[in-house]
Amino acid sequence: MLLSKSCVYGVQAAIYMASLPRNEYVAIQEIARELNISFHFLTKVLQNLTQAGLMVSYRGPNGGIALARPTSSINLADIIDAIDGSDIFHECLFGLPGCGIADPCPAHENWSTMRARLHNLCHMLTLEELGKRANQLNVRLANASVPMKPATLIAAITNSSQAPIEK
Amino acid sequence: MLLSKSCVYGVQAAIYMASLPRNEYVAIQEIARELNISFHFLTKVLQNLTQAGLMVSYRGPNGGIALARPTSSINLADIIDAIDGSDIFHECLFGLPGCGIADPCPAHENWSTMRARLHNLCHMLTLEELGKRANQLNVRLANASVPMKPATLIAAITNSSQAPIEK
DNA sequence: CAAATTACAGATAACATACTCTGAAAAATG
DNA sequence: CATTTTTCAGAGTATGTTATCTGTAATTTG
Ligand code: SF4
Ligand code: SF4
Repeated sequence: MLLSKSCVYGVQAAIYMASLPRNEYVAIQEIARELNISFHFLTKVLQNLTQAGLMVSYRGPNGGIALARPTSSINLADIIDAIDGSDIFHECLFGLPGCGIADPCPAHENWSTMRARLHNLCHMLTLEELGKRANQLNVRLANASVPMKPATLIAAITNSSQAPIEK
Repeated sequence: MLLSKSCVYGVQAAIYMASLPRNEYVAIQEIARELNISFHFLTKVLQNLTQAGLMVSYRGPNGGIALARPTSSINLADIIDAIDGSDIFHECLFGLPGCGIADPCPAHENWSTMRARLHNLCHMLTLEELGKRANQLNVRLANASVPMKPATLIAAITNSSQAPIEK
């Protein structure tokens, strides 16, 4: 698979958060439940994102994690970078170290354009856009057994008692 | 990584064989040495290719493996299919089971075109083309410590005592 | 037929990834 | 200040991939 499982979880969680009407602290427990991901494992994954400065966390009741920047300024590549590293965008089909035009493999020409296209795509896809799409009908975010955001979302909207968003 | 290590080895070996002037039995030992791959491991990998009908093998002295079809009728996708399976071409960025337009994830539109492009590319790249390119100057096939085909190739050209190519 | 050379088969070990569990530390709430 | 809720930190487990090793079957050569 192109992305590691950890990375997929991180991306799904990020899109889930971006799909919410407002940027507020969400408990990892809720995300894990909603996306059908192991809670403890997701915790570890998301720590990468907070350490990378993409998210901020807040402990205690009503705490959780929130996006550190507006959804329009976080893209797919940012998240992949933080979890899997940027190797995917630079390494080659054959995984040879020290690739380059000076010493190319037989597939270099084709692959390098492919790779660049992928990098472009992941840079273009912002959380804003992905979050919007996730809110559309018949769009699913994960292999969830439960349909996307039932009462949870409404609760989040009406619930005004939130921890301060600025660290 | 997109391809497993096994798959990379298989592709490298196939290109190496395609780069030879004639389609003749080559000892796996030679390929492993030339491409800097563990012999026993490469053996296992190449068994996938013979079982898939892409290569034929012959035991005993002067035996080895050879391409089962002309280089022009074997492409990258064939080899990837035989070793890693065709999942890469059909599975998605998020690895969700049962993907489709009816129940898409937020990245479907972008990713499905990306994926199709990749599949196309791997279908277009025949061993004939890849072998040709491998023979060009400054092109390398693997992370080899030894420069590509020194005396080995000349020996293969001049050596006329070969096992019968038809099984 | 004996010896050498090769692919084939299967067991085992080393390593990485994916996942689980336990116990802390921080913050709110009453 | 005790209790609850949350993230944080790290050990431990399970599973799969990668690599190694040992032996066997097929084939040629002399
Ligand atoms: S030459 Fe290009 S395609 Fe080949 S391994 Fe290097 S970067 Fe990748
Ligand atoms: S909807 Fe498309 S991109 Fe998303 S998981 Fe399915 S096939 Fe992949």
